[in-house]
Amino acid sequence: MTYAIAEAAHRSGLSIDTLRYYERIELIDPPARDSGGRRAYSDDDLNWLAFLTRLRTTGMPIKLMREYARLRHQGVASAAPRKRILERHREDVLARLADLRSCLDVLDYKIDNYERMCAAETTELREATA
Amino acid sequence: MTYAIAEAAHRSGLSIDTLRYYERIELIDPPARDSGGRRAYSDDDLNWLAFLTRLRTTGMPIKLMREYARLRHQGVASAAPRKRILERHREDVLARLADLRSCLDVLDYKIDNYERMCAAETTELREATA
DNA sequence: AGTTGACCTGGAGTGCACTCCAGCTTCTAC
DNA sequence: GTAGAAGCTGGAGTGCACTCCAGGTCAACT
Repeated sequence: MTYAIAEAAHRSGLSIDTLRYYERIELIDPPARDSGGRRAYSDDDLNWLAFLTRLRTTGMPIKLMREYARLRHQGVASAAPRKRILERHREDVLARLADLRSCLDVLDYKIDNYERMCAAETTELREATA
Repeated sequence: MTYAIAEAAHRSGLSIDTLRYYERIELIDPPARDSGGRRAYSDDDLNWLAFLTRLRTTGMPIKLMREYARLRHQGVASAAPRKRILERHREDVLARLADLRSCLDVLDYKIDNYERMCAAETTELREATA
């Protein structure tokens, strides 16, 4: 099964331009081409894209993704360094999760304050117009 | 208590340049100045900076922070719209937390795979050299 | 009085991750 | 056989959030 670029974009959640951009910067391998010279993405291509978008979602910079992609080409021999990249990245993600959660607490606290402020105001208003 | 810009930078975790930048774009009010025309940040200034950095950590774009800062100047009257901004942002943060967690699962899965790959390789090596 | 270091201003430059564009080709449908 | 949609290329442009710089001021120490 192969997919035209529009379909690949749709399935990966990336834009057509971004797919071509990722190819240019060697984040993905040039996909096969159909008889008319158009890109024909394979399921493997899409799987790799899906993984890349996860890395992106977790905030991995493109440079590091490229490094990872480069290692992938070396096959099994590069399993160890690839693992190291993912492990380090995992730590980053965990740290960010913790940060996010603690900021969320502050946000909740603030919202709660506004809640009370608005409630107080409403009460005042009711009393004033009573 | 007031703080020179270097101290304010240190305490807020922002760079000196970023502090001046935030002032230029009206994210923070111009702090007081000492006799020599140098910025003298107050505790209030630092508290506001601390909150801004939380918003930043949670990925709020500067534009929205500016909007929030603008509303703040209108005092109590703007409590409701400010609350709305924080509530919407809270939803964003929750969504990102969920995304991050699900991506983390994929990451864990991949790392686990590499774990097995490396273990298998080691075993092979041991067998080959035995 | 002179040197050093922190700070000042306005403006230019940077890095990242796309995003858009002009001008061209190729398939599909009528 | 022609119109329109989808895709192609190389290169330029965008938005965001800083970051850096030149050239100057000010205060404190020696």
